[in-house]
Amino acid sequence: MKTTHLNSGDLARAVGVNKETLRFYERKGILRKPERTEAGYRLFDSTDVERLTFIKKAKSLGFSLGEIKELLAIADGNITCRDEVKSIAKNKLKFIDSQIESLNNWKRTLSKLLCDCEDTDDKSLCPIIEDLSKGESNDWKK
Amino acid sequence: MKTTHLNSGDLARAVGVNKETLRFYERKGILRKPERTEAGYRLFDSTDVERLTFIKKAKSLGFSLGEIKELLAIADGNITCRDEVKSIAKNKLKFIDSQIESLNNWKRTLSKLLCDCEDTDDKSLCPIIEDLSKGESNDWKK
DNA sequence: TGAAACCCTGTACTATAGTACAGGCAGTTA
DNA sequence: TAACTGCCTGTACTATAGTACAGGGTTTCA
Repeated sequence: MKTTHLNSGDLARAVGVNKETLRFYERKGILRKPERTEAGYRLFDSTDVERLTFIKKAKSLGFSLGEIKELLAIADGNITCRDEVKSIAKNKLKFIDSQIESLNNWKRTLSKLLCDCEDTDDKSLCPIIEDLSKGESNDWKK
Repeated sequence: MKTTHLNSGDLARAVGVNKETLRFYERKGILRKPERTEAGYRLFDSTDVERLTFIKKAKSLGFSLGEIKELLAIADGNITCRDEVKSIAKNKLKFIDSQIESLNNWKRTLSKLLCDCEDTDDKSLCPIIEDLSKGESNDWKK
């Protein structure tokens, strides 16, 4: 299976991103500067598809473009510094854990509030609003 | 306990936000326009503390300022439309669920990749990078 | 009474992550 | 060969969520 060349439109369509986004990533140094035809058309290949796939996946995992750039730089690098990749991944894992925890808290809270809302007979008060307004920090009081 | 008046600095400190952020929220219509002293100083009170507390909590729950504004508008409204609040909350709950799910997927993936990374002897390849580059969509190929 | 600390305003700037558009070539097809 | 689609460039604009700053008035406290 020989390498098929793709232009911006092809690549964008293949991976499911906007063409402008490709240029944006190129400007940001996240996507390499592709070769060009004589007329100046960008020529991508399968490695770019991989790279964009990587970017999309990493983004959906919650990595920022900055982090993704770091990861890619390491992946591209001559440096065999997998430790850096691992450290980024480990940090992300920690972050993901804390995110999951706080989302679960929110979920519990919201679920409970929704139940309360169903149960309340008081037409004027919404338990959700009531609850969210309750502050823990009252230290502003004299 | 009588209502103590707070100026921007007090409120910002009490709730733990930047003073500029108060002005920003006021401009956005998320925080009401507070009363003023003769000299033009803003005068907040406990309801503003509650409101800001609400905003902070809702933000940490993943609500955008737009959604928060909606929620507050309903809470302020004469309308007893708890159904709207509920619908916003329900949607958010759905969103939170999907977030948790995808974060759990990421967690599994990252954890596994970290393990692979520890196990691999191959010094040149990083399993994390390798894995993220694997694309499902190969339909760009001829 | 005067310096320090605080508040006001408007405007501009930051970061992140793109998106849109005008004006101009290039390639394809009827 | 004209029309149409697609690509190129640079620049500007979008949304979200603030943050910073200049230039000026106000309060407080020693």
